[in-house]
Amino acid sequence: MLTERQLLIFKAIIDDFIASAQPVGSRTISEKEHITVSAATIRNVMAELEEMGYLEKTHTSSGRIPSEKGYRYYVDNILASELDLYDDINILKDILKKDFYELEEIVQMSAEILSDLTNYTSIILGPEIIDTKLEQLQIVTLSKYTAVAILITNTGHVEHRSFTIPPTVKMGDLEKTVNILNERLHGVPMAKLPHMLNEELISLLNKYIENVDLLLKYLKEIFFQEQPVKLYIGGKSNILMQPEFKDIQKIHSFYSMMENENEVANLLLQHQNRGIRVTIGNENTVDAIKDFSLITASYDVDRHQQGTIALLGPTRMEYKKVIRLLHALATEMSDAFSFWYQDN
Amino acid sequence: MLTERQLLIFKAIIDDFIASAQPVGSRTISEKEHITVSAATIRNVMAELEEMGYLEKTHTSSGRIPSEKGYRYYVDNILASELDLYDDINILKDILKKDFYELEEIVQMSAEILSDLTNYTSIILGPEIIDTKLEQLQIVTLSKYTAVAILITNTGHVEHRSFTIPPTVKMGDLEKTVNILNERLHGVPMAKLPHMLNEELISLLNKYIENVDLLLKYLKEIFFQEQPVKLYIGGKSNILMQPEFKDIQKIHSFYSMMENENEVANLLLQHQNRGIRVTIGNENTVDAIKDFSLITASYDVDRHQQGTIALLGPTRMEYKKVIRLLHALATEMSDAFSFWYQDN
DNA sequence: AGTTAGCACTCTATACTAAGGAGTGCTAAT
DNA sequence: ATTAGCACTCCTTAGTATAGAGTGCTAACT
Repeated sequence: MLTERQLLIFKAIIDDFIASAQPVGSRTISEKEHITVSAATIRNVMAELEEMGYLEKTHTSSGRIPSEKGYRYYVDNILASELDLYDDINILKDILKKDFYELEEIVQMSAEILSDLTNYTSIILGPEIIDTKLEQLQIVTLSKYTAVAILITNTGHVEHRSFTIPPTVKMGDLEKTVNILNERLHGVPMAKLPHMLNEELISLLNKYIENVDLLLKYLKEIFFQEQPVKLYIGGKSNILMQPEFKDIQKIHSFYSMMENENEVANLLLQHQNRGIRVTIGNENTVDAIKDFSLITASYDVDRHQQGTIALLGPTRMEYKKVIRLLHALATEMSDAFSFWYQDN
Repeated sequence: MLTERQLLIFKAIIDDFIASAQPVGSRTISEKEHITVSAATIRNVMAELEEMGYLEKTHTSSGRIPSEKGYRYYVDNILASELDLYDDINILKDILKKDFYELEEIVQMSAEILSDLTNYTSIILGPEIIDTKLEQLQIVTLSKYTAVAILITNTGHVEHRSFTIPPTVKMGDLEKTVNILNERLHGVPMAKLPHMLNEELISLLNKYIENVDLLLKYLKEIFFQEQPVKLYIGGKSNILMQPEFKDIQKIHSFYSMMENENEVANLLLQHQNRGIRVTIGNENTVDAIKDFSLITASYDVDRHQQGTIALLGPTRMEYKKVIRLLHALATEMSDAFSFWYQDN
């Protein structure tokens, strides 16, 4: 447990380093208005804090910088009590209030706002579609050889895919197939569709339609391939403005990672459904961001859908501001979405 | 006009510098197998080439590097005669042969292949939709309050948008509106839709439907907002592997530019419909890429649709390889698309 | 007994110098 | 016309000196 004075000085050091990115000396701290003790006293306190593992030196006679343990303590014990999460943040409210935007668009926009407001890199994982159901299936023919298949879910999500019509399939068969499928599959959870198609519907379709196999093969390829997770990233270049990232090697590995959507998505999925989480430096499992801190927050779409928003920045991060912001945004997003899904 | 020997040495210098990114000395060149003259002779030739503006020195006693004028000469006068554009490149063929991919997917994939094959950054501008027509308009209601509107064009492009149903609009009105619109607007060029809606159809719709204004307002907002240009970028982080880009400042301005889709799109649009174009260093109008070379090639979808593919790399670029590759890809893409649109 | 001033000490950052090497341009010999 | 030889230029690297920021410790002060 830290004494009052240790706490005061520790906070002053963290704040200064977050702002300046430079090791903080005893002199600097002693000159702050709310600090009354002398530099020598501060040096003693600093030595104590270092002993406890909350501070580090870059070399024997340098100023101090917070260690990862220090940030962890700061986030867990100091911030927690200071944060009033039910605060202002009106910009977000205004933006999310428009009512005819589509889910994806709100998410996209939020990512950009978030990175603009913080100068860190924002990542938003679109809601995982856990319990959506098929609303309607359509095939629109465009010419003798081409058609576009459209799938609509009860959440308003639309998937579409152009394809070439196999020459053995007759026009009428397309319509019949779609009619039968809609009749039987309306309201069926997306996850069950492949099974339904493969097992129960094949024989039924065969009764009415010739060459159903080829057509089904196409439909399956079209709809039931792995759905990519929707990922929105904002302000990737913001990290280049942080003075600690001037090593091309590190920048390269950061950008390489960010180009790999799966890896980024997995990073966030680890924190799905766990409120606000702060992961500092080496606590991150991915090498490319072991010099970064990652703050994640989950938002709800309805009981069954959840997404994650996150900010990625230096370990020297404005934790207080960022946590407040993420909390506010997650809340707003949950609110904005709840309307959409209130009676599905 | 260059003499035979000047040409031989100039080519050797270009090739060496493209490979090494280091100033090239007379010694290095004289040691190459196909060069028989001595280093001293090469020094004389180098002085001549520098006099003509094709080479530069980084300092008085350094080796030579090609100037931008040098690259320009190389591309215009040397490469042109050496390129056999109707070459191999089978990887592309295989990938583009699958027949049920959608246009956008082919484009996306091409961008990735391109950057992988070259280690430069690839940019592809999706085909500009110049002459597409409305195929079908649909509104699918999801609940009492929400619906999704879907627009399908004759090219297989699908736009969709969820919206909230204005409380004053009756369910039946939605259907009637869609029916009337489909009847009247099928086959109408997309560009004419706003005009048609505003002028000719308002009175017709008013006859049948109450509160048509509000509904139309929504539909217009949904469909006729500026269509974003589709842009696909691959291998952004590749530029970090080039030794000449180690200045954080430049990297930052590069990445900032790449995050601005409009700016990137404009860059490519300048070269729309102009075959293969090479823009070297300061020839680029955009400051952020004045240290880069940009190679663009246009591909055709049909008589009315055209897109652009491009590669962005250091002025020290493997021009020969890149030009061949872009040409081959543009040709393959044109071929792959022609089928889709053969009878629209 | 806690706090602070003073001071020796450490380490970094910066500027300066020296040596080595790659490469040029010129001259004279082939 | 070509090339060997050589003086000269400039970059790079390593080494050295200096100023400055900051620490830890000791002794004096409240």
